[in-house]
Amino acid sequence: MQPQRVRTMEEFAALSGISRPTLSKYFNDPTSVRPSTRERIEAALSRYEYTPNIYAINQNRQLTRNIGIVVPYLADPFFAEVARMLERLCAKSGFNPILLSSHGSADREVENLSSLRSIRPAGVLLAPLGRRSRREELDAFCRDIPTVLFDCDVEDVGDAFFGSNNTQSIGLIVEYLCRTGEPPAFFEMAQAPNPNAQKRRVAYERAMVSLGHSPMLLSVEGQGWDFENIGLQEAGRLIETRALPTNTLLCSNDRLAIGVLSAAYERGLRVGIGHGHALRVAGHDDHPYARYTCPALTTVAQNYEAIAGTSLDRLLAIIGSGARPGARETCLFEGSIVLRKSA
Amino acid sequence: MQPQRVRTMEEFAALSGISRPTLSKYFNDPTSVRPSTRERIEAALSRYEYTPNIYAINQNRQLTRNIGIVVPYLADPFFAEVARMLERLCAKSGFNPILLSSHGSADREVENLSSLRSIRPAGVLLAPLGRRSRREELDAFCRDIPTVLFDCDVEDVGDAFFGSNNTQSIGLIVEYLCRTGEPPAFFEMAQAPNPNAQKRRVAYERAMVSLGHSPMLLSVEGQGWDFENIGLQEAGRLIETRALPTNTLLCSNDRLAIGVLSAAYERGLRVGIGHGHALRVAGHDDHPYARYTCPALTTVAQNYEAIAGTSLDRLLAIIGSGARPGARETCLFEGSIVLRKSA
DNA sequence: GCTTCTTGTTTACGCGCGTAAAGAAGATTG
DNA sequence: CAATCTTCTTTACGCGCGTAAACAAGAAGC
Repeated sequence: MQPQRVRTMEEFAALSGISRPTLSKYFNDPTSVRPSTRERIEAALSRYEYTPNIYAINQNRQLTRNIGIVVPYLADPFFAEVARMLERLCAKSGFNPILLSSHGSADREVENLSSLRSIRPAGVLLAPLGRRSRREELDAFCRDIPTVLFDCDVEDVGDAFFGSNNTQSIGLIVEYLCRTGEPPAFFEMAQAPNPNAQKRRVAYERAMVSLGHSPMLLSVEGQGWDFENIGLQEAGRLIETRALPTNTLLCSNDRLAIGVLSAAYERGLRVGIGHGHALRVAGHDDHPYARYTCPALTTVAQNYEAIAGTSLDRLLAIIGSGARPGARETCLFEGSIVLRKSA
Repeated sequence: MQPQRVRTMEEFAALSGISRPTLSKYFNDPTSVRPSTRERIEAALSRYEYTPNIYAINQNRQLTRNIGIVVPYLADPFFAEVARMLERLCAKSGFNPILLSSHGSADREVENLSSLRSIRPAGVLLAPLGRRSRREELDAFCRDIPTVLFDCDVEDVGDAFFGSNNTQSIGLIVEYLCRTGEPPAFFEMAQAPNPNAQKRRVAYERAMVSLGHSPMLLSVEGQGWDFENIGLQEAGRLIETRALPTNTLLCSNDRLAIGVLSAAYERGLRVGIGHGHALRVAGHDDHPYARYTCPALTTVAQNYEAIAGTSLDRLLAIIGSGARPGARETCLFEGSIVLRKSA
């Protein structure tokens, strides 16, 4: 037997014998009423099925409990995982997460923010596209609505930024690769659409120089977010033209590495460490599939639990304080190396 | 210079010299006003920045323009792609897509529907978990709100269902495998959480029998959606104990196949066709990464453009008609074989 | 028992917009 | 040009809830 559905708070007040303003208080914050009345309300809620009309609530409330989550590319399993984590954390804090993907497009990113604006979110967690983002428009949005950036920074935009320390993480893997074999060449897209690509190149160059090697950049052509395919095509080309300057490749991210591994496999190049192996390949991000590549991919894991958790905590603090922070907070978390078979 | 922001329609009416009811008509449907007034409104819109308050709109409108999209697992690139396609199509039709993932949990699926209910969507596109779904609760939801199921059917739930013809698609690949080598064993999870697993097993058995072979089921243990890992562990076990009844494996889906390929690689088993290959592996779904496995995965592509497109079309038709259809429509689209290197 | 403080009730208004009805103004037809 | 139809304006009400103010009723302290 289903409980009877009640449509309005007025009606529920009559049925439960509690005044509507008290009910309103309860639904805003159950602890704001005396425990005895809270029990009465919850007893009534178990007899009748009632949920406040969300549109009426949000129309009148100065602040909604919506939190926007914008990621650059949801079809990328990395961002899918981060988004999932953020959704869960939001819900646990009593907020309503709204997940949007920019699908790699700056236009779409701006549209996402604009559609978020129309639902008046309490705050937004934004992983921007990066260099391709329309800085002006992001900034205009962040001035109006509390926004914490994560994964990729856009200078001076938003109230805070949390991401990975690419200098440290790339340094880590470069150091490992140099210590265990030939210094790595850096495989990347010349015009990468994804965040952090630039930073990783710089980090690579710096790490190589500091270890006394000269950087070897393999900046390949290719547009869009189809990284695996670009890795496959371009690495294939490099292998066939014998243009690889070394037997070790560090890829700007794991998705490129997946393509590179595929190209090597197709051409009979054994990837791995030690005897009988022609190539070492490493990546960055610890992509969910990195464990399943052939061979399993050596990479650097971002601490995205910390990034996601800290970003949300900071945003909730800003929302809770009711005021925008004076100073912009920035924190970079360290990556940790994940040694597998490919390098 | 940014256009001046206007908060209410009243205010915008005063500024633009158009009455509020006319503006209301315009925002509901720009073609419902005379072209000359439409021009005047749009001219004003370019001078002032105004978007109607979405909460006030939806509170009063009997029907919102929200369309819920619920997928079983968004971190699965297959569903991520389908969801992305649906989002785009929705937006193009002037609806507002709201994407939710059940994260593989039946509880979460019900929660998703419940939270959709609170935003009173015009309709919902639901890819259910399948056998694990709570049929009663899905049904109760579908009785209240126009809902089209896709990808996976739940008997008699919803107004329509569009999916793949597993019998046909599995038949296709079984026939191919039998024609070009040893008949395949079927690699699957004994307790698969994902949709269609059961149907594919039945389809496999039927196809094998009709070709005069006896089915060989490899139903492995494992819980949850971590398919690649289950494929990796269990296929590894089967290889090491020499328990494979044939040199050809058909996996229930590509994600399992990715794990199987990884297991084979780690044990030095050459996967592919022809001379010097010890194992053939095929999958199902044409997962976005199937192209990049080592070797590239032979699989069956679902026609999910058709599935997504038709599902939305049907839903919009139901919404447009204002009435629920008498009969439940069902259509299965055929898959097409994708020949690569693994089988 | 009283006073004081907390919590609940009653009453009332407003949020921004949908929408209905009646009449005025424009467009269209012959 | 008048007659008719279409579109717009004016006026008014309601949606379901947040919230404020004044007051009543419980709880707590002495």
